[in-house]
Amino acid sequence: MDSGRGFGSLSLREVARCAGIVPTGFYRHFEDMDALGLALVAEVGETFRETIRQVRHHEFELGGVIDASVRIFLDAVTANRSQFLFLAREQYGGSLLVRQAVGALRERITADLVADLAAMPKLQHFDAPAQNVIADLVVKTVFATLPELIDPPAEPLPTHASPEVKMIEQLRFIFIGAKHWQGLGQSTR
Amino acid sequence: MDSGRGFGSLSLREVARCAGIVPTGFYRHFEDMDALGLALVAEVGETFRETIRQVRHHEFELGGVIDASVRIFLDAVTANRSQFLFLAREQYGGSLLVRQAVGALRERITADLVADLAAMPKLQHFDAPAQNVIADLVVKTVFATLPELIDPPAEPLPTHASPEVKMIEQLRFIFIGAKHWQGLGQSTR
DNA sequence: TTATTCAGTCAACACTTGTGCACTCAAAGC
DNA sequence: GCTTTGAGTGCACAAGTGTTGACTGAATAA
Repeated sequence: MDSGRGFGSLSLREVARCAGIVPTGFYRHFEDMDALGLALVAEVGETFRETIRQVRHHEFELGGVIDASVRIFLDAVTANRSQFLFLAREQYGGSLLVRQAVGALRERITADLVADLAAMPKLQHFDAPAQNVIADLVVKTVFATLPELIDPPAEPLPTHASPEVKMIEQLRFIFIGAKHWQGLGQSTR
Repeated sequence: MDSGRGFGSLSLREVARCAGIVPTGFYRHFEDMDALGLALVAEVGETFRETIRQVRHHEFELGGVIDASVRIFLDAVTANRSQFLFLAREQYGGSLLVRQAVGALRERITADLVADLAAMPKLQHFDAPAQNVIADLVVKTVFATLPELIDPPAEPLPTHASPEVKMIEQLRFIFIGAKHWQGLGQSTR
């Protein structure tokens, strides 16, 4: 997959060859290619949630919460590049089973984030559904940024548009918006 | 692809069979499967930009700008479901060539949006790079929402979490954040 | 020591795949 | 009316595919 292929286009024989075993040996470890896919989702899901746990424990340190969180997250991504590459590529492109598994993972992460947001004093004026919408937006932003973080930078960026800086600013926009949100009656009419 | 497969896992023979012609007949129309992919990106790109043009012309009507824009966009998605299904699935999962084409399309759309944002009186206090970051966030949100709009709803949603309402609220958060943004010195520390 | 499980192998099966080549035949242009 | 083109066909090939069943040898458990 490093060379741009999707998981769904990999053949069982390719995987076996790449693992240095004979095709039939694959079945000693997984029943299916689908089973492999689910295992990979579970794996990246574990490191993802572990990363979130780290973020949660560091949130009392000095410096902006968002800045620190993004830095921890980006470190985890580069430390487990192949796992997040799989996640980025297969979140919408994978087979039905894989896609459902990724969706479930995403929902768990969103639910965790809702719990964290509910504890933030600045966001107390939201009811549960509104907090869910915010958490969904944050998770959506993070997941949608994954490909930029993983694919080679192509041409050197102008540093002020580095993934880290951009991600921080975008999350900040979201939270500033949440802080100044004034209820459903408010609109941009 | 309607049944969950990715474009990259489709064989030339499948496509030909589905089109009702013999495998070799495929070459009368496209040199490659890659060429087909690029043609599809071009197609959905055209309807995407056409939709944006519609949004731009309706922006003087009564009602919230965001509400009207989202409604027009969602109508276009359901009217051209298969095209946007391709876009949603292949934006990160496709072959290298397809992915680059989608990236280029996305950059054109972002650039157009930057031009539109620059004309909005409420966002005059941003320099060019900041406007770019906002536009990038909006486009990212729209693209990342595509799969929810296209995949079957699974279980009936609680209406207040319909894709339309959710998308409107999320875009509103972003723009409220932009309105209250006070420059790079501001942070959430 | 003996029995069992684990991870690997080999050979074979019936398919499917991409592609080259030579062919047909209706429509369009002159 | 003749010719050129566009879009389709049939045949053939070598290569790759998922999966089966029977086998081997090492590590582990009894």
